[in-house]
Amino acid sequence: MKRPARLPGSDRNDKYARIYAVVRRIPKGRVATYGQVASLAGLPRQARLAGYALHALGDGPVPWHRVVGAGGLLALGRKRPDAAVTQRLRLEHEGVRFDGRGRVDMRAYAWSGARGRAAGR
DNA sequence: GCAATGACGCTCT
DNA sequence: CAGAGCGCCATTG
Repeated sequence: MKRPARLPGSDRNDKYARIYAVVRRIPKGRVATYGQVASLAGLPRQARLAGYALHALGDGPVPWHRVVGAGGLLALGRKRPDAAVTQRLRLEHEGVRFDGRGRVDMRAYAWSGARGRAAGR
């Protein structure tokens, strides 16, 4: 499919919905980066939008805590340190280990985005 | 319609 | 390895 450039009807709702859909597909115990989610959502180069959507999401059925910044670094710590703590707690609760600097071990938890098969190698 | 900001990403120092 | 700066597109005022 060519990925409809612009779907009539909804605008941002549909765009955000895609991001939410991608985040929701992230398996437990795994994490994805904003760029990864944005790309899978059909918005390449728009990592900021992915985060923007998640921020607007606030509370919902979307495990936003599974979305981290590039390199496994918590992007929230930049301007929302309080939320970063919550995210870290939730990830640890799912079995994700953080290294001594509050970074996620992407080598082990980086989600490929592929369905079914995990990244592993 | 224009300007500023933003849960980011990558490169350079 | 760590820190800082610039660029990307979209949303909001």
